[in-house]
Amino acid sequence: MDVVEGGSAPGWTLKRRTYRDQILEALRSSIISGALQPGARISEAELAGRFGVSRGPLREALGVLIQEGLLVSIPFTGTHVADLSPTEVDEIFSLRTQLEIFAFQQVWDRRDAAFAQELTRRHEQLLASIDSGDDEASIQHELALHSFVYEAAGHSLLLSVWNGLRGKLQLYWAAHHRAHGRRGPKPEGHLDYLRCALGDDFAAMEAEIREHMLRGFGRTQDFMRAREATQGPRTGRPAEPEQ
Amino acid sequence: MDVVEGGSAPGWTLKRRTYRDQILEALRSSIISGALQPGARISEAELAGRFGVSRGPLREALGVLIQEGLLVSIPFTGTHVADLSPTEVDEIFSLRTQLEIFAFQQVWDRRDAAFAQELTRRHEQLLASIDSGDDEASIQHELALHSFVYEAAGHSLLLSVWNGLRGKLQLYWAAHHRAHGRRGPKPEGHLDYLRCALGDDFAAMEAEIREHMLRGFGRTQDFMRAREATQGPRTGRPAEPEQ
DNA sequence: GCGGCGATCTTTGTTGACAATCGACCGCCG
DNA sequence: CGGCGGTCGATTGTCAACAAAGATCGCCGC
Repeated sequence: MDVVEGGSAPGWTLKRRTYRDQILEALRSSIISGALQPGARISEAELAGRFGVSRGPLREALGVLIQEGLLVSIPFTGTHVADLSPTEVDEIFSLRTQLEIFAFQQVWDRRDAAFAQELTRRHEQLLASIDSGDDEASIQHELALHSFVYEAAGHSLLLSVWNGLRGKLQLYWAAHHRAHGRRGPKPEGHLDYLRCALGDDFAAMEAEIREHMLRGFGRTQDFMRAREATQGPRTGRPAEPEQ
Repeated sequence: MDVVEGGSAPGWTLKRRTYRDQILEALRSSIISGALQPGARISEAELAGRFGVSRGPLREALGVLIQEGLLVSIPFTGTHVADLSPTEVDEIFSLRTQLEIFAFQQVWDRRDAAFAQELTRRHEQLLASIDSGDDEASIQHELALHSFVYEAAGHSLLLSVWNGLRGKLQLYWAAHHRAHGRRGPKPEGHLDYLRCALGDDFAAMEAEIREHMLRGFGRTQDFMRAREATQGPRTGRPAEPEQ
């Protein structure tokens, strides 16, 4: 029942072995990786059987995912993996823009050598994974790059809001990635971001964030419209169950 | 397991009678009203007995509260009502400033007669409850006033983040109110807020929000420092159980 | 053929008991 | 008298079964 938030300092968390946490991790990863596609039905009984546990811990894990917005539950009818609407993706990007600007605002005057080093390191990791063609890893590393400013801002509330968004963002990217197939971030996509983040012009950083999000949002918009055209207009009901 | 988010439009939610939701409501209200003070221990077994239900539904309600940050759980040791640190209150105010500006930004060009009318209505309600000396209601109505812009922004993600903050904000106000005793918001505190919100100068609105939060934060700072001096420096451990 | 109606079946909500884990207390030994 | 180990108690984690609620679907009357 505790929320441990993986160690942020040197990751010293030993390991949590409660079923709930293991299930939570497994489910989250399944959803993000696309093994459980948006709209897929979730049956408590079936999943419990598959994991070899009772419905108790499983239920609690589902509860967390529901509260995070990765699952949607309609009482006595069924639980399914959340399906992002264009509106929702729009909201994620616009809110994220504000939050990320705020994060930079918080950390701006406190940036030091360690900040620059870590940001650069994450950027290099991103480049490396793009180079090696591992799209899954690229997405993770892009997220890690952006996450850094939230971690460095020293604002735990902001960080927890970001972590909430992060899940949905991954959900969207997973769908995007699956649909367009093998199309991770571009290598040059974060050069300006890194340059501004290490520079001395806050206004430029702010402008870069807005642009960066707009670029991401542009791809999004195209993708969502295309999907809508393919699958027919959404009426608010979840996609038909797969599997 | 569903998250119903009390109806935001005309409050038209029928009634949810699952134990979990009733318990959730009862606990949240107890915490906010101060019946359960920060640091107070929460025993699953005892509470279950008091409510006359088993630990199952109670546990799920606690889980939600924990994820919301109103409760803190240390596995195998105990669960207690969260105790806000000065840092945390600072974070709430600073984040809230950003969010509220963003909310106005979203709604600014879409404000219409209905917007003005509802905002005015909530302000009058606030004035009325201040006049009648009901501090509990004053706090609720102040929150309702500020909530309106989040509801009107038409940004569901923003609204859900705000709702997350709202709980902690109430927790803080409850402590503040209990300590200073009978000292609700001042009648003139929101005149400028209302005027700017209905005016045509967005920059003025932004400035007003920043100022408004700073005023709130000032009172906070004083209060927290005073409490710290009274109760001795905090070492990170929860306050001793009251009850 | 069609609409209302009831049985059935799936899914969630709830329960009481049992097991694992950890902190605190107490007696023992050096 | 102080440190140490074991035991006890409290608390959370887990389980399997039962109950309730709603949806689905076939049936009957019209």
